Amino acid sequence: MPAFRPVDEQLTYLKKGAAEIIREADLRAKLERSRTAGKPLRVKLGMDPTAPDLHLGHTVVLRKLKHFQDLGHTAIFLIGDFTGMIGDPTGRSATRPPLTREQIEQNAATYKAQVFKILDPEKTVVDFNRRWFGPMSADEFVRLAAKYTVSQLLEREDFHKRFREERPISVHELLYPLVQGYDSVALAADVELGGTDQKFNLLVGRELQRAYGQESQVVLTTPILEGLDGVQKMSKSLGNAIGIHEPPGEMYGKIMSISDEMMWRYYELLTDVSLAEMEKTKRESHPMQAKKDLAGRIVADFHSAAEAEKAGENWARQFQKDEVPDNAEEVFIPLVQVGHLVHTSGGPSATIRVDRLLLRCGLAASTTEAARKVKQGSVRVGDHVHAEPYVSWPGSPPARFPLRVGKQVKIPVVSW
RNA sequence: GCACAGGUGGGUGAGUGGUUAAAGCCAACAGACUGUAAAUCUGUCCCUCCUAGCGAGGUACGAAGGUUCGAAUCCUUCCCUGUGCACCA
Repeated sequence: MPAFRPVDEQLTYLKKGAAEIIREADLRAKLERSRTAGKPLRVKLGMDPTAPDLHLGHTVVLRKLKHFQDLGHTAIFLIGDFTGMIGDPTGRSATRPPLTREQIEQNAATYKAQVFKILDPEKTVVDFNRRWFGPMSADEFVRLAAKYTVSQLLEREDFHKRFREERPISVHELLYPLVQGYDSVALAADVELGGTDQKFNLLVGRELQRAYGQESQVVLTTPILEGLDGVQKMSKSLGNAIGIHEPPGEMYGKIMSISDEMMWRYYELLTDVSLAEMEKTKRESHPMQAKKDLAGRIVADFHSAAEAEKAGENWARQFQKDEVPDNAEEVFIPLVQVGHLVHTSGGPSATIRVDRLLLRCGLAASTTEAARKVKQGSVRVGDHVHAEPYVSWPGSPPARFPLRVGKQVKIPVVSW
């Protein structure tokens, strides 16, 4: 039987990075009861297997689930394999095309792997809502639908708006919140987590539990994380996301590029550092050191402490000392693609076009853009700014040297 | 279905026959400054080629045709978006 920490302590830990708790008094009561009975709370987090790749924004709520897990409660990760076929209408002004069975199964598999970078796989209960919706009979489903009214559903902003504007709302979309809410009934959830955009659906769970004679779950919402620009929500399609599969160096560098202001937001939502510790860091550390620590922590979470340290060293070498990091990517290119061989009195010498080289190394999107960068003097070959269109390599093949545009470094290896 | 208003480069949005690859703003990229960043200032921001130049060529203003020496700008058809009306007996 696990020994639970004092309720106030638990609450402090859980409240960090939470947007809203409905209702906090209920949560306290549940925690107290669980502690005296020695019985963990059942904490549910549901995710639709829609996007196969998670980014740090998705991990905010996962981390909150982990916090419950840290405190000895039961973390239930629910994969909405049934709900995925409906398509969550949240934030959508138009009907979302439902996923196929195959897509859902594929995504569900990758989800599990990614989610366990944060959650403890030993202690996490993974469930699928097809388990209860699959065998559910039609009349049972109709009885579920009878527990809620159309006008209750239409209170939801996006439905309301679409209804008012006479745009289509398919009946199955209307059903979505009911289905999600019923999951809480089926799991007898004590607490359900979700982003602030999920608030409506989460609240439906409370109502349905009551309708089915259960005690209502506590709803805990987490904020939507801003992306690298610090303004818009983190999203892959906006190009401001940090994916949890990104290599350590990329991840570290992206975190270092956020503003000092955003850094504290990331501390709050992406680490387990307590608010008290954060305040101390804020007062006592140089912002840059604090940001390095943040980047190190996050990289360590998704890779390892050793890789985090290495990423930190390479980052410092590349961005602070302006040196070539030892993990700079090598790009192998045959000479015919970027230049040609010239015969001089001193022997053969390779003449390489810098613009083509930049393009092939991924340092420019087109040769035109590459040529502009050369003219602007932002291209460095070795340690020197190189503003000529060609670079010659008098030595023997392969031609190998660091090529830089701004802070980016690649090592082309041209052979013939 | 009818009527009106629109569809311009990553976004917004000027331009209504001729120095227009197309203003301004935002984003993005690079340079300076710095503590990685932010802020600020400067430059760049369709593609291809080379002799690398205020160079040459090619694409581009929803799509396809047409008028004209010349069109993003005028005409025709089509597609799409918004608004109003009608339909929904």
